[in-house]
Formats: sequence, structure tokens, C-alpha cells
Amino acid sequence: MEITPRALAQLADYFKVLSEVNRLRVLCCLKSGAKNVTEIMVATELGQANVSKHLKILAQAGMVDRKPEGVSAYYEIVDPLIFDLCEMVCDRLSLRLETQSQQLKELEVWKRS
Amino acid sequence: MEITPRALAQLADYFKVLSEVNRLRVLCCLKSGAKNVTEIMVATELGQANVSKHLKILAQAGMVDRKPEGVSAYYEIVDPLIFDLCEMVCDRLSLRLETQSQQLKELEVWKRS
DNA sequence: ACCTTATATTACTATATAGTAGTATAATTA
DNA sequence: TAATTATACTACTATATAGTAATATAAGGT
Repeated sequence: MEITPRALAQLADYFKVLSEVNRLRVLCCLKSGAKNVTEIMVATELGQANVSKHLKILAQAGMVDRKPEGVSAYYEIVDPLIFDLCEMVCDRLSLRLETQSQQLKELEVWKRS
Repeated sequence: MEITPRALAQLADYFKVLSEVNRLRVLCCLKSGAKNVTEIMVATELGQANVSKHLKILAQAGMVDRKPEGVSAYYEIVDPLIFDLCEMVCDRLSLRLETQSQQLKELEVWKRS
């Protein structure tokens, strides 16, 4: 099946949203449930404008949902798929580190013999 | 379980590698098997320097492996996990589009009644 | 040794974006 | 209505990176 340029661009955009540390932190801090902007600021130690900007990007990507409540705005994860993705990647990354570490150990043994 | 800043940065870096259309195209064209740089250039219609650069990034991220063979260098996918990730995201993206389309249809019906 | 071919690297330009200060908007309360 | 609080937006700076032209390196073939 041929993948269209349009689909490819959307795919890249999705990954791009996840490619920023502070955006991942915002997502992580929403894992336990909806939070308003101030709560997210506290949890992430980011400035207000910065948090709002990241939330806008996350909302546009359809990753979080915005629920105004009185004077504040609550954000929540739309689809926990994101955390599955993160977990899969983390697993591979740690697996790779283990392998590298193992190879280093073997090299060490070889040097001593 | 608390995720460390170091792990978060690695996660973000991994997604960043996947956040570029032409890098995804390079990966896609390696799905069917190892290719050398010239073959990748033809398949992706990218310039040589650009392909080399993307391949270096992919290799550093541990996504592809470099196998020199005579005067040329063959690259291959290390871990097809990447394609699972892409598929998962694509599924969600198309699901979201379907939902939106459905909602638009419902809106249309409402307008006519 | 020289030439050709394949790939990598360097230096540069153009563009995108993270962070931030300042401002605007909108809901709530006195 | 004025003041306060919470969030969003705008304009700006600094940094990162995609693409590219030119050059470097390295392997075969003549």
C-alpha cells in the first residue's frame, strides 16, 4: 500500500508535536487526569505563556481537549494512545542501552585476556 | 513511576527523528529491504548530501544500520518497531478524520431539517 | 598513478519554533 | 462598574535544522 504525501506530512506533524520535552511533560502531568493551566504551570515549572502555547499545539493535534470552567480552562488527554507510543519507544531505548552496555562489558573482557 | 528528565529528552529526540517527512520517506523506502545511498536518492528524489545527512541522523538514532559494501554503503532498518508506531498513529489519524467527517454530516442533516 | 564513482562532510542560507515580556480578553467578585 | 484572576495572543529573540553547493574521502577500474 502506497502512503500519500499528505498522510506522510500528517504523520510527521504528529511526531513533531511529541518531539519537544516540555510538551511531553505537559502530557505526562495530564496522565493522572484533567488539569487547568495554572496547575500545569506548577507541575511543569513552565511560564504561563509557554504552557498556553504548548497546550494550543497539543489541542490542535487533537491530543488534548479544552474544557473551560468558569474563569479557568481545564485540559485533558483525548487518547491514551500517546502513552502507549511513549512506552513502546522507551522500552526500545532502554533495550538498546542494555545491549550497548553488554557489548562494552564484552569488550572489557577481551581487553584483559 | 517517575520519568527522568534524561529519559524524557531521549524520548523527545526519538520522536524528533520521525518528525520529518523526508526522513519518513527514507525509512519507508527501506521497508522492503536494504538499499544503498544512490538507490535511496532515486526512490526519494532527494539530493545526495541531503540523503546522507538524513541517513546519519537515522543511524545515530539507532533506526538504521550502515553496511559498507565496496564503494557503496547499504542501509537497512534495525527495528521494524518504527512501522508499528507509524501504523498506530496513522490509524488514529484516519479514525479522527472519519469522526470529524461524520460530525460534519450530522451538522448537514441538522441544517436541512 | 590516474580517473571515475559513491558517499560523507563542510559551510552557508532560509525557515521554523521555543521561550518570554507585554498586552488583550473574559469571567468573577467587591 | 472597577478590580482581580485566569488564560490567550502578539511581537520579538535566540536557536536549531532542512536543503544545497562545493569539497573531501575512499574504493575500483584502466
